[in-house]
Amino acid sequence: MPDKSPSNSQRAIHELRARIFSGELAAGSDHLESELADMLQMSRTPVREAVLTLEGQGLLELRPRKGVRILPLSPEDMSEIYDVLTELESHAAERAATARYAESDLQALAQAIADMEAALDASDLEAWADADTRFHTELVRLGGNTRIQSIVGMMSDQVRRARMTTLFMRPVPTKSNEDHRRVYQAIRDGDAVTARECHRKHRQDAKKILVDLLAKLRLRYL
Amino acid sequence: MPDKSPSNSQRAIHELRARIFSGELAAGSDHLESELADMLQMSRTPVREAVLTLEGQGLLELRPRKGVRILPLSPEDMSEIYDVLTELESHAAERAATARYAESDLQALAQAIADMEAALDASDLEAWADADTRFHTELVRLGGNTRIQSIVGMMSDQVRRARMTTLFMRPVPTKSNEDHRRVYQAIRDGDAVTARECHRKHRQDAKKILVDLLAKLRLRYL
DNA sequence: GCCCACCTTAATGCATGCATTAATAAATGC
DNA sequence: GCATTTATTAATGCATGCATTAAGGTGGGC
Repeated sequence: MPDKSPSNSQRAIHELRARIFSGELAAGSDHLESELADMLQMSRTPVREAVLTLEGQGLLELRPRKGVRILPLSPEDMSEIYDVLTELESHAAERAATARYAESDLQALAQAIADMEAALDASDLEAWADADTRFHTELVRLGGNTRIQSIVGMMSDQVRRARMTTLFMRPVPTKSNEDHRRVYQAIRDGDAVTARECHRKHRQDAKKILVDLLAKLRLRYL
Repeated sequence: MPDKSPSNSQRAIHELRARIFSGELAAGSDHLESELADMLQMSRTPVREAVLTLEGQGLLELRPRKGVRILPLSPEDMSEIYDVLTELESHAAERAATARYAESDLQALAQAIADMEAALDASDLEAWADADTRFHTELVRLGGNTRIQSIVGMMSDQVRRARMTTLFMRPVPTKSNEDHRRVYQAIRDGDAVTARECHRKHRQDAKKILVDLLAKLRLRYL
């Protein structure tokens, strides 16, 4: 038997995450435990456990008697999250450079960059976003700090919806690709300071673009 | 009726945290859910919920069939955590400086510094550690990023035991106080770069002292 | 007409019990 | 004696049911 069934509790976590990301569970909406339990065809117990876990991940909020609220993201939230990402990812970039990886270890990073460029040429923003995510994930992995990996993962999850919604409203991320390449080179060359500072600036730019966009569109919640 | 009883689940969280910090639940030890339930005089359900939450905070680990394991800290863990604290706290320091707080808003910070100095004069390390914690907490609060506050809180919790054990093995933290004062002044003067860099160096030094100490003592787990 | 107390409703927090299944011990074959 | 299978044990994952209690509605007092 190939796949042993995961526990209902695990399934609940994954299903709920997926539905939050897809927007099926809309930001700001409230849901009773029993409603979610019906939806997932299981009892309230594993749902409660999943909800507890996801609350810890910052994706939703338990409001006793009012139901589970899917957390919306304000521009301030976005700003906070991008600041965390900026600091932790640039640290990871610095460490990745210090580690003097062999070029073969940077394969995944290079591939992500290549994919992003190809996606831009093909004007495929979805593919670009996917490759961009891979780049950042891989960068953080190369940084070697498991706590940073998990924090960055959590923060990225929190902005995931907003990222997708704004993807098509943003200017084409040409500059982004140059940034990535510079960071890659610095890491390959073992230039920790450049890797750190380049990535830092890259993330700060990304934050500014996003925050300005939200301001211009008067988007208060996503 | 003054205090409405908190839920058992909340109580379980607090009790377990307290017992983990105190060492009553020793690092590396395993405990059955039923054992914890007996200990806290409640059923397994709220204990399970608490355990799920604390797992999310990185204080323990659920190992199905093997019990709940109180996570020990390796020197590598300490190193990871201090790196996260370094990055996020120095960002907070930078922001606190940028915010141009009135001197009255920096009262708590100044008080913490004064308390640390008094504690050092009185050779009261416990009091020093307490004031040091207050300084860092307040600094992060002034930074104004709620996510950084909660992440720093989690990371600080994770090193809490180790911090206490090593407190009396470390050289007297005289230099620390100078650092704190410099950071305070930079914040008061609105010098964001200095605030950031000073605090950064401060944390890096703290990390080095701790990691070196652990290496010297050949401590593998705390 | 407004405010407060009471009541109704139903969502949650939690205890309980059971089926499942991993871990260990026992037993069998080689 | 060792390896492999089988049996035993017991911890967990989960469903269920109930007591509690908050939220909102209702009615009465002023």
